[in-house]
Parts: sequence; structure tokens; C-alpha cells
Amino acid sequence: MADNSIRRGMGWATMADVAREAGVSLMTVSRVYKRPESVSPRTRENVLKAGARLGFLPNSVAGNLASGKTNMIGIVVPSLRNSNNATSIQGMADYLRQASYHFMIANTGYSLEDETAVVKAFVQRRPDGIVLTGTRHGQETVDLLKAAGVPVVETWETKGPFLDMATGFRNYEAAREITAHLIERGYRKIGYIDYPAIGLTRYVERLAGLKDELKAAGLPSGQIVSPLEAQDLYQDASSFRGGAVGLQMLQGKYDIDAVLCASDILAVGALFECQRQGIAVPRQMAVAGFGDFEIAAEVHPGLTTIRTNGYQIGWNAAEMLVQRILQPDADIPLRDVGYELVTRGST
Amino acid sequence: MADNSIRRGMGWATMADVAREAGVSLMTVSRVYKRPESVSPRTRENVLKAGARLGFLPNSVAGNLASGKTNMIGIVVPSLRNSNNATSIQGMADYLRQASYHFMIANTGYSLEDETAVVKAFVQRRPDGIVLTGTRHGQETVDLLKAAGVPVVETWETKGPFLDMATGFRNYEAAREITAHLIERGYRKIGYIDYPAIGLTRYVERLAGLKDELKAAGLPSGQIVSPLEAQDLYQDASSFRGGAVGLQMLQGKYDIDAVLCASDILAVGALFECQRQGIAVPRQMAVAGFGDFEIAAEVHPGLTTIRTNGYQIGWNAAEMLVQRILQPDADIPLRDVGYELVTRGST
DNA sequence: TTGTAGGCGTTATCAT
DNA sequence: ATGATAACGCCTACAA
Repeated sequence: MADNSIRRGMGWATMADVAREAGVSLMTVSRVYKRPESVSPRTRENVLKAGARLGFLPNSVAGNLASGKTNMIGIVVPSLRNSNNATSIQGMADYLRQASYHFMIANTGYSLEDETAVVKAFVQRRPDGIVLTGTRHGQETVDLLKAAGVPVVETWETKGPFLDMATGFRNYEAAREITAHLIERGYRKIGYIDYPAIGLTRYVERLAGLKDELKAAGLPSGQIVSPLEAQDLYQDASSFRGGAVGLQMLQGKYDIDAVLCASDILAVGALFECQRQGIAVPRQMAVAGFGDFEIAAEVHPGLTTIRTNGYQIGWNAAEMLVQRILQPDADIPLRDVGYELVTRGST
Repeated sequence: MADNSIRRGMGWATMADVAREAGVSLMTVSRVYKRPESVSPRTRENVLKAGARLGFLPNSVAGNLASGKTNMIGIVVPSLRNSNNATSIQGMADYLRQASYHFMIANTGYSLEDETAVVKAFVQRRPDGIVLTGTRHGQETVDLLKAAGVPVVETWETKGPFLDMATGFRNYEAAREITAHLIERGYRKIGYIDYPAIGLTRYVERLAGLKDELKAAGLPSGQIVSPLEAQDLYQDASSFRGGAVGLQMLQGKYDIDAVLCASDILAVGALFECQRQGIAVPRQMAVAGFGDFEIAAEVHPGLTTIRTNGYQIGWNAAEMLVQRILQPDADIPLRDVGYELVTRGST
């Protein structure tokens, strides 16, 4: 055991090893890898060569402990295989990458208990920031985040109150707008396929927008079905099927000539069901969705929907966190990414 | 500065604080949070109460440094918004969660350089294991992983050589099987919509399987188009469109009565294009895919495809890593999750 | 079952 | 520009 520095370690070369090899102090090595410009070129080259010779890679864990910064973001989403979030996650990933942050991610399956567990596990790893989906959180989660004092962004909504920062779009207004579009197109018997009523405020908002717009037009506003169970939201497959089943439910209960859905996947499911039943879209039945997922433009006929910029939401969330991290007392206002009615052949 | 323990810290209570509060030693506190059963119930209660009073949450970063274990897995995927991987990621997430591991994830955009960068960044954080997608990796990546000595699983393929462990299915055989199905159904003019030829071995295998099966049947095996660029693989939207464009390309160059696609998303795109052109599927044109993604069962007509268990691949990968971590010298053999031809209305 | 001592590999701070 | 020293908060190893 001539080399005192490899005792409990895992065989890795450490900065001390590199320092010895290069004939400089440990701190110089640290500087070379952290702020290369703060070291003279000559020394820097020597150290880098010594490091390469030893196969040295800085141990971030040690650095994190010493500096109190982890350069790690925790992302909490309801589901990983729901296309709803994928684009948004990619937006965060892209921003974080260029800002030299990494992220851990975990899903809650729409359960508040699981969300608390996830947040607790994350907080123990001392992330520099946390992204949550939506604004519905258990009290324990809220307390945990408050105690941790970690920057938090909530996504997909613009209606507070928020824990800290937020970015999203106006779900209520968007729902009114697409409903108004259906009415303007001449549809009078409009059904709605909703997500399970588990208190997700973004869907509560959409439903409220639909109802208010229908009422304002003097149309029936109670033609609503909710074919999914909470656990179905976990993956897209159920939502496709939910759209089909939802349409059947509407057909059984009401006389409808248009169906609006809480998400594009539901709407595509309903559209497929129309194809199976031989119902002409949009002549006999209009179909409209929410989200403008990639598939919306590809189905035939194309799906009328509300376009929201999920990628931008993710990008924003990451950017807001990093801004706050770099400038802890910055006041970071809500960012509304907007929405846009996209009319296609289905209405 | 009465309290010596909060100097550079971030305001968090530490085990030392809890120890003082509970009147025990620091080690007892550590044990309470790590192996509660190794502490007497009475002491444990006291410590937990003291911890709760101080809002204590163990700092994993410090624990990681001291123990040399991070309970963290690094997952490297080509893209985050490609449904190809989402199910597999969920499989890993579900296994890792119940095993008390967390994961970081990063995407490479199918670039070897980016993969190296990602792996390097991961390795610096000292994950206990790493999951890679596919078997095509740059030399630098390979060297890095070898030097790190971290357990690695490669996914989606069963044909080595592998860096370490692997789980996937037999792409070549699966492609032969679905091609044979088309031939058996009476199709003789079979076109293939391929992914970009960037050396992804799983797609190389599929193409080889198709060609060999066609040749064995004495059919033309060169009717192949590749409508996508490498960067298009990044998201599903391009693949839908690629399927449509690919079909048009095949129609322009060849006289085909069936189209097989390197993935379901391409196939669905081709199917939608048939709908737009008013081509009857499967009477005038058969369409087949690869993967049995969720949408395959939902389109009309349903898509004939190769079902693979992406969720299981993810689950396996995580399980294999954890096994190896717990038992470093264990020999963990390749796991083939198999595949299954699923025939639906499109052929 | 509980405690003591020492170290994990890096960074902050203060000197030089 | 470089170095010496003391943390960062926890865990391993060993002792009591």
C-alpha cells in the first residue's frame, strides 16, 4: 500500500494522484478541471496530461458535497410513456444540457402519495431545482419542498396559486375557444370526453371552459362522459381506447354531432372509432382534441385541436430554474406559452 | 455562531444536529436512517422524533461519497420523445423504483459524439450502473466505460459482441418472420421503408432478415427506400411523415403491393397515406410494421407487426444491473425477451 | 446495541 | 497564479 490515497476508493485516480503526478498541489488540479482559465497555460497542460495518463475523471459526488451544488434537477411527471409529457421533457433536457445540468426523473402515476415519495427521495439528493407537473400536490409534498428551500417550477398551467414559479398555458380560455369553433362550424350537439375527475386542475379548467362556452351559446352542456380510470392515464394505449369507448358512451346516452376530447390521444381514439363505424368525419361527426400532439396532423382527416408548445414549457421550466439558481433572489414571473386553435379536416 | 455545524452548509440539519438533539452519537442516527432494525426501538423512536423536530432529511450526496455507492443508474437513449423508447424507460423506472434506485437519463440524438459526452458526464457522477441503447458505440465511449468499471447493459439487441450485459430480441429472425408472413399472404412485390443507414445494428439486422427471406422465396429484394435523415429519428412526427413519404417513393420507383416498415410509426404513416390516396388496405396494399407500439392496435385497419416487449427489456436491464451491483462477480447471461408476429387487418 | 476514529474526494477560504 | 488547510455530511471499521 505505497499509495495512501487508494484505500477505500474504487480504484479511481483522485485529484491527489494527479497532483502528485504533475508535481503541483491538489488545488491546482481542482482549478484545472473547474476553471481552466484560472490556471497558467503551462501548468494546465501539465496537469491535463497527468490526468489523462492516470485516466482521471473528477468525482462529481465529492464536488457536490464540497460545493453544496449538484447541478442536478429533479423532474416529476405523472407518466413516462404518455406522449403528453415526452415533448416537454425533451425541452427540459435540451435546455439543461447546454447549461451543463443533468436531471433525474420519476413518475407518480397520478398518485399524490407517490408524488410525495418521489419528491422526498429527490430532496435527499439535494437537487438544485425541481420541476413538477400541474398544481395539484399533497400537503406533505408542499411542506417538504418548502423546508428544502429548493427552487420549484410547476408546469402546464397558468392559474395559481403556485408554490414558486410556473409556466404553462390558459387551459380554460383554450377550451372556450375550441368550443366556440365547433359552435361556429354549426355543430349544436357537442359531447365531451373527459379525463377522470381526479382533481387535475388543467382538466378541471378545460371542462369549465367547455361548459361556460356552451351555456353562453344556449346549448346543452351536460353531455359529458369520462371513460377512463385514474390508472389508465398511465399510458397512451388506454387513452386511444378511452376515446373509442367514450364515443360509444356518448352515442348511447345522447344525440351528438360533435365530440371534443380532453386530449388529442382521446380524440384520435374517437376518430378511429368513427372509421370503424363508417361514420363520415366531419360530415356526420366532428372530432376535436387538445394538445396538437404529433399524430394530430398525421391522421386522416387531420385533427382540429388546440396547439400548445409543450417543448417550450419544458424549456422554460428548465430556464427558469437555472436563472433562479444563478440568482437566488431573482423574481421570476409566470411564463404563458400561449395556445393556438388549429383547424383541420376533422371539424 | 453557537452551532458549529452550520458553517458552510445550506441551512440543513445534519446527523450531528439530530444526534445532539436526541442525545446519542452520530452513528446511531446514521443507523436509524439506514438500517433502522439495527437500533433498539426506544432509541430509534427518540432519534426519529428528534429528526422530525429538526426537519432532518439525510443528505444522500454525503452518503454517496462516504459509501462509494450512489444508488443511481444512468440511462442513455437516442431520443426522449420517440415512443420507441418510452415503454422501455417506464420498465426501468418501475424496476428501479421498487429497488430503491433512481436514474438520470440523457439522449444522444443518435450521435456517437453526443453519446460519449453523455457517458462521460454520467461516469463523473459515479452511477452504480449504466444502460445503453443498442450496440453501436464510439471507441471513446467504450474506453470510458471500461475504465470506469461500471456495470453496463445494452438493450434491444441479442447479437453481440457486448460490452458487458445485454437484453433484447432477435431482430434478424423477427424480420424474416414478418416477411414470410407477407409472402404467405400472397404478396409478391414487397417494398421496405428503412431507417437511415447510420449503422444502428438492430435496423441493419432487420434489413438483412427481410432481404434473406425475400431471396429465399425468389422475390426481388432491392425495393428499399430510406426517407428519413438521421436527425429525423429524434421525434415521432418525422417518422409518421417518413412513412407517408416512403410510400410515395416506393410507388414512384417500383410496382409494389405490400410495404414493410422498420418501425410501427413509419408503418402508421404509410397507412395514413394510403387512406389519403384512397388505397384500400389490405386489398390493394398491405402494410406491416415493427414493434407493436400502442397505436398499432388502434388504427383502422389494425397494423400487422412484430410485437416486442419493450417494457420487459427495460425491466430486465434494470434488474440485471441491480443483480450485478449486489453481486459484482455474478455472471449475468443475455436475456432474450422474444418476439411475436401479430397479424391484424392491414395484411 | 452503541460509540470512536478516520476517511470518502472535492471545493472555499485565506495566504503567499 | 498557486498552495495549505479546513470543511462538506456521512459511512466503514473497529472497539466497547
